[in-house]
Amino acid sequence: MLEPLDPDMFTGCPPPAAPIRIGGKWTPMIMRCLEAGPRRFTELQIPLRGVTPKVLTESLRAMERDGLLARTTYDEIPPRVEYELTDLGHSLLTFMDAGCAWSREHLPEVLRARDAWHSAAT
Amino acid sequence: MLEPLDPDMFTGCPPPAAPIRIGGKWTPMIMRCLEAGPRRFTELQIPLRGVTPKVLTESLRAMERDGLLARTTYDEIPPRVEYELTDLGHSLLTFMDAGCAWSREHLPEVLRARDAWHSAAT
DNA sequence: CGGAATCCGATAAGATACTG
DNA sequence: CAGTATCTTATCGGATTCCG
Repeated sequence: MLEPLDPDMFTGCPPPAAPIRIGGKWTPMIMRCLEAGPRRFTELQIPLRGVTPKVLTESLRAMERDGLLARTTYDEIPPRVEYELTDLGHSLLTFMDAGCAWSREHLPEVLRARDAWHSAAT
Repeated sequence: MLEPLDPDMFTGCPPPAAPIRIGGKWTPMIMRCLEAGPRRFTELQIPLRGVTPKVLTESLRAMERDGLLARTTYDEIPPRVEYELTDLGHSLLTFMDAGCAWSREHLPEVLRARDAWHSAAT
């Protein structure tokens, strides 16, 4: 069985301060959540604190449309739906890792530049 | 002297169909324009077909604020202003190359997935 | 449980016209 | 030449409520 997702897994990385974006606001976090295996809708809502069902659905549908993940429904009661990264999704996740590496290395410099800019705007 | 920019350098890559974004809509193209050296405002407007001065200014200011490029003004008549990538900007450009590589390799698959999705939505 | 429907505010981008 | 100013539009993300 898969480990449950850490509710705080994204508390350290708020909506991208970095000038790099992959898909919408929640796409990168969703990909990270699916890294280890398939997850359910409500399971994703936990670490994605505050995401509304509407927005989560939109994000998941867009990713499904682009072939980044697969949606599987099980006809049970209560209903169960699982989302899983495709090979394409995994390849994008690998690229995303490079983006995370860039951010770890250079984001402080970006933030310093912004600070300097604001102070210059006295 | 620097070669002039090819007016058609972006005709093959319209606003990112790929689920990867760096900065705003024009940021990646601006970075590519500055790859070989400093460029002037009107020089940038050529390959960035249709960008309005307002939007181009906003994009350049945002990039300057983030430390991605440097703006240099020369007090001449007529006025001259040059934009040039910083080291930070060049590092981001390197990362962008990885994104271009991903797109070249996987974008067809994304587009196929979208087609399949649309046909499924009959 | 896994959504759908509706409404709303913020932001991004563009059109147009004018200026030091 | 290198912008600024003003206005309008489109898209995104969110709040709220309800349903099979």
